[in-house]
This record gives sequence, C-alpha cells and structure tokens, in this order.
Amino acid sequence: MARPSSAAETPEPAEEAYDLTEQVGFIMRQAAQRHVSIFNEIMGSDLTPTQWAVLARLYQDGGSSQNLLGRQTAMDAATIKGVVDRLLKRKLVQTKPDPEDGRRLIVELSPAGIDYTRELLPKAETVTKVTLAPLATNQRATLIALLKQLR
Amino acid sequence: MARPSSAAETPEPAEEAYDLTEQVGFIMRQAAQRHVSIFNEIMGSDLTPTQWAVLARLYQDGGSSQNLLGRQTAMDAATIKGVVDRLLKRKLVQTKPDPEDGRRLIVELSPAGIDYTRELLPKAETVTKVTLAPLATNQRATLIALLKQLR
DNA sequence: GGAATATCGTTCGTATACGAACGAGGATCA
DNA sequence: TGATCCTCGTTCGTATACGAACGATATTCC
Repeated sequence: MARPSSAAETPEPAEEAYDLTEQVGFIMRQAAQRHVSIFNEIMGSDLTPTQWAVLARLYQDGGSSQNLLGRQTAMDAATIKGVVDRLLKRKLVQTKPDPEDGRRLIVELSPAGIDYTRELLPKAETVTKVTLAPLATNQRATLIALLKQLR
Repeated sequence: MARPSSAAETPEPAEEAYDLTEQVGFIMRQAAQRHVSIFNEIMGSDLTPTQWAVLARLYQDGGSSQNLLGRQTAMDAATIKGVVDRLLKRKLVQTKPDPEDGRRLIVELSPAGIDYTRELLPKAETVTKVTLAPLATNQRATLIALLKQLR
C-alpha cells in the first residue's frame, strides 16, 4: 500500500503553516492590551501606564535626570520628555537643573505628586492582581520569570 | 521577650513594598519592546508589526470587512483604518464595497501584496524564533499558554 | 411599515513609541 | 590646551492605540 513517490512531493512531515494567532508577538500584544484596559478601569482614565511608571519610579527612588528616568521606566529620550511635560502641566512633578552637570534636568515628585502617588499605590497593586487573576499562583511567578528573560 | 504591642504597629508580616520593576505590566511592556525591536531588525523598517498582522491575516483567510479585520488583528476601528490606509497607499491591499452590506468595506491583498507577504513569511517565522531564543523549548510553549490566558 | 437598536466606517483629539537630527555641555586623552 | 567623542535634552515626522462622536446603513421587534 505504499504511496507512489514523485519528485514534486516534499518529504518533510507536516511543515507548520504560519499562523498569526500563534506568534508570541501577536499574543503578547493582546495580553498587553488587556492589561492596559484593566489599568484604565482601576486607575481611572486620567493617568496612563507610562505616567504611572514615572510616578512610581520617582516615589521609590527619588528624583533623577530626565534621560535616566526614561531608562528606568523603559522609554527613550523623546518619549520620556512628553510624559514628563504632561506630568509637569498637572504639577505632579517638578524639575530643576543639575548643579553638577549643565546638561541634566532633574525630575522629582512635587509634594502633590507624592500624595497622589501614595494614594494610588493600592490601586496599582490591584491592577497587577486583576491582570494575573486568570493564572494560578505558581503560574504567575513562572510567567514573570519567562517574560523577564525576553527583555 | 515579647515585643510591647502598640496600636500604631501593623501586625502583618513583611508588607510587600510596591516595586515597579516587578509588576507584570511593566515587564510585559519591556518584553514587547524587545520583540518589536527584533521585528524591525529582521523585517526591515518599512513594515510595522501591525501592518504585518494585517497582511498575514489576509494571506491566511482572504479578504474581510475592515472592522472584522481589525478584530482579527486586535485593533479597534480607528486604528485599523489608519493601517489599511497606509497599506493602500503602498498598493499592498485593495478595497471594494460589500455587495451584500452597504456599510461594509471589503479589504483584500492585491496581487503585489500576495507576493510581498509570501516573501516575508520566512522572515516572520524568524522573528518569532529570535524573540523566543532565550527560552528553552518547553518554556516557549509555557509562555505562550500563559499569555493566552491573560487576553 | 416603522421605531428602536446595532453595526460600519470615518474623523478628531490625546498619548505613547521611536528613529533621526541638532546644539549645548562634559569627559577623555594626546 | 584643544580636538574628539559621548551624553543630555529637544524637536520633527511617522505610526500605533483608543475613547468619543458622527452619519449611513442593517437588523430587530412591535
């Protein structure tokens, strides 16, 4: 019962067809969208994830130069500038020149920004909890460990 | 040797401080950034991940209405319009009214778009491979399974 | 048939995201 | 000291991303 073989046949067993919906990038984009949606629901639409990243970073470690702040929050120089500008407009952060380096602009939380950030911290923790809610406890640590390896 | 208890003390053991760099959202954003960077290196800067998503989806399943296409590629109506417009300008897709529904605009690959997509398929597979390269084989399946649960 | 409702595509405004280019300031080293 | 190189902040242009509102068309239901 052997099949007749022909030169045109490809001998490879089941060459996987490209399926967009199975690619990491596509799935990760969807997961990120869901996360942002949860963020907006819980934190309110007046603060974005990147803006929160800046506030949280400044709250944790105090002020730093604008470019360094960008590196710490995973934004390039152009992006962090826009974010800082918008936080400045809302007076949640304040800036001053670095006395030790004329190129640098030090960004730090304003007193109002400190209060604002402190009040939002519990909500931020909830965002993470809700995002990870579909996973079992041990799966959450696994996911985070795997994602860290992809950075 | 019991500690004197006071009303101000919190009895909880080791309240976890909020650390931005340990939150899924932040880590996922970094992983996504790395992925896009790999995508741009391999696919060339003349095509974005979302544009590729549209081409790949149309290549797999043929034309569909613009809004449906957006849902299939995880973009809202406003976003998919911009993406389709830019692909139209490059003549990689073409549109026509749906004869069965006067509201719908059918989007499909142009002949040039079919060729273009077919040529890029191997590179798209490479993008996924390179993105997942830091992980062991079994970890890759785990990561994808976990991300799918977060959508 | 006709009214309420839903979907489709479009437009506007705002916010990331990032490559590229630029001038000003700082560091290195001959 | 001076030339070279690097870093910092800024600006421009392009591309997602999405809420909100709008008119046009379909569908549903009475």
